[in-house]
Amino acid sequence: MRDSDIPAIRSLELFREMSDESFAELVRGAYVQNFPPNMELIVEGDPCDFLHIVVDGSVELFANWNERETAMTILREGATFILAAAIRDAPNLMSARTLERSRIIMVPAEDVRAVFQKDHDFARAIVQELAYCYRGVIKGVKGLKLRTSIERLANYLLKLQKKMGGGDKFELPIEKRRLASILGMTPENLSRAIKALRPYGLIIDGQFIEITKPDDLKQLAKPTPLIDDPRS
Amino acid sequence: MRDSDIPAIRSLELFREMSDESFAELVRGAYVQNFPPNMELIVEGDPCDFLHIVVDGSVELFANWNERETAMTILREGATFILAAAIRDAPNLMSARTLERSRIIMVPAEDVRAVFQKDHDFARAIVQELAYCYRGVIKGVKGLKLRTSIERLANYLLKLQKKMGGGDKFELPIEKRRLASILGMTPENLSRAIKALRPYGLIIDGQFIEITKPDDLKQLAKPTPLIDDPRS
DNA sequence: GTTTACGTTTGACATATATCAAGCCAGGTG
DNA sequence: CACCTGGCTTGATATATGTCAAACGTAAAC
Repeated sequence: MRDSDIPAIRSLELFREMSDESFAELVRGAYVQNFPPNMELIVEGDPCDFLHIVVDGSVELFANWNERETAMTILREGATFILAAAIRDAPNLMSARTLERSRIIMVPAEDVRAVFQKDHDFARAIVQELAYCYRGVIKGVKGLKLRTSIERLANYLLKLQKKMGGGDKFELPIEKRRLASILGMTPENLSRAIKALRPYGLIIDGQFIEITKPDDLKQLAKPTPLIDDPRS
Repeated sequence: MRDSDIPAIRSLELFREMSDESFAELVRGAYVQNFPPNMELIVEGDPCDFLHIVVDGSVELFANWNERETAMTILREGATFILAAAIRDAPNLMSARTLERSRIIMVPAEDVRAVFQKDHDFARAIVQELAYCYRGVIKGVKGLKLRTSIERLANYLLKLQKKMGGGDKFELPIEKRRLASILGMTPENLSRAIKALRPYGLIIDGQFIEITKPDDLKQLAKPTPLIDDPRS
């Protein structure tokens, strides 16, 4: 692993509080790899050998059943996966693939478990991270079960707008077919949902998004921190 | 709290490994209460003041948005909620109500956080519990996004059959309208889904369930440990 | 520059699921 | 025992969402 990668990892919430000694132990066995786009990093059902950290690029977590596939989430710089499986030494519940050229750190799950047993600050950081992830998934389920696909789209866009700085105009960071899958619909339906939001001041041309009537869109989306605030 | 309640709690995975001292500290501030059926214990959005433990009875976790409501899960003896909110000192994402007369232990969230900081065995147990819960929710999302409501019902019944000992005949432990909500459908639709499974050897009369052609049902349900095995 | 591949959009249609209204049934209550 | 309540079921209908096929556009590949 490049020395230049180390400070970035060390500054992640998960590794910030742990002792230098424990951190060194994790880094020792870890390695970094550059992957091309569309590379399968993990297959669901396989044992979890590594904790992965996205240094650069983006990774899609997805799942299959009975010839069907769905995207679970998309991860970017600083995100870790798959922590829960690594900790429990359990099979992966999701597969992972790169979406673009990505730089990934892989820490042997065994090392993670060993350091987790020894370093109590690390254990505490893992608790915070897991609780955070858990709450994220719960919010996702609430969105899926309580909202229609148009409402999910509207809320996704408002969330994205905030993340992108809050301006009227911003760009969609992922392909529409993946967004559709994340939101639990087909690409065709996403197209129609976008059209359905035109009266609410939504203009989408390719990857370019403009929200001309944010209040109207919000009135339809009814965002709530209990579903839509990633922090909290 | 009754002394007779203590051994049962102590034997839960979450509290089994911690020091006597830490356990005593948790128990000191905790109290037990008996609640009538249909009592709201927690309202979503409220700050999380207590970690709850179900000693006896059953509790439904549910969520609301925009006049709609959905059941998230149903908890029984030995289950804890809401751990993630207590640990992060964050607002509850779900509401909770008793379904029957229930006995609940309430541990002040502050005490949980304090002991969690001090007792490393407790922190480790919390990690295991959170990772377990996280994986449970992920399985739920996979079911929701990858399966039709009939498939979800079929898998629920097979899982229930296993839990009830594996015989052809067993009883539904919850009301159908709640099951419908858990599975993400309306009560009317659950009725129709049950009828749709008759050709697969499913007989349901009131709370009584009989599976006469388990192989046929399994062929439709296609259960997989990566969605349907609560352990793993 | 042309070609090709692939994601997107559109329309027509099929299916899944929700809604509404009515009737049914069982369990609890007077 | 009869009554009532609330959950369950059923049928008719509406809506949401998925499927299939074709056309379109754009960006990478030759």
